[in-house]
Amino acid sequence: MPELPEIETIKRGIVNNVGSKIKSIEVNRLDIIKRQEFELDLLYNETITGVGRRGKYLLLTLGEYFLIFHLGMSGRFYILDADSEDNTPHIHVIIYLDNGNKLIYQDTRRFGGVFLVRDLVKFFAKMGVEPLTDDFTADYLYNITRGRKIPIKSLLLDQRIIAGIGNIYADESLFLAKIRPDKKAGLLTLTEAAALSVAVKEVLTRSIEERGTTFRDFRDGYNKTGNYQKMLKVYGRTNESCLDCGTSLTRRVIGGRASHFCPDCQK
DNA sequence: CTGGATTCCTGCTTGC
DNA sequence: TGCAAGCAGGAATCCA
Repeated sequence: MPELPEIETIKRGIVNNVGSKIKSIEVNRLDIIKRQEFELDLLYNETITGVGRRGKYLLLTLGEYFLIFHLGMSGRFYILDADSEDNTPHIHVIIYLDNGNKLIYQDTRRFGGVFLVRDLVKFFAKMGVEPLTDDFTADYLYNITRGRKIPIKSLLLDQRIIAGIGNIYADESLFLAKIRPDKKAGLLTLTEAAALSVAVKEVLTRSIEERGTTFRDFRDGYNKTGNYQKMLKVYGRTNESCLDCGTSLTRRVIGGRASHFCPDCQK
């Protein structure tokens, strides 16, 4: 499940293609384009002026145009030599560059999509704060949780509030902050909100350092796995021992999502 | 407005 | 052994 650290890892892996021009774009499935504010042909011969990330979205900037990718839960985005053969199933978009590379967008389950955007501000208008910026503070988290009855985990996953956290990092952050995922958001104290905001930053930062988590599907820009799965303390460790206290870890569906936590450490 | 359920999709895992 | 059912989940959408 590509979340913020995985998209950031991909972004860093493809940044060396900035400055090259798009020769052509091959779209194998039209319905993978979820939004189209301009014709794809307009990008031919345009230069990639930047690569970026907002939440879980990967951005290619081409002057005034933006080519945006969301990887859903099984999507991949990687670089190959333009003339190399790639028979991977479910390749939906191939971007041929004038530097001899091609960029591949592949997504088995097609929960992701491609967005051809001109009005970037409007496109991201409803997106929440970036958790690794100074906008994401204890006060912000505390204030936004007031009066909310949903589980704190559901709130962490709400992209309109915080951008980029998915199921894995929500569970890991809550464990680090010693807060149960099913605790009502409105019941968090300021101290807990502070611990959680710090924990989110810590977990995401460490994962980026480890080039993301490969639970099953994730690959970086060079189709290599990440390493953070080795550091996971609760996610996917149902019935294994808590690394802090030894108690058997619990798995429970919260807000429709499989959730993992320590029933002793997390209050 | 809030919160919960539903839907999309494919492939791996589970159980009979 | 083989096959069908179960499960996974980001985010839009719908409904109460």
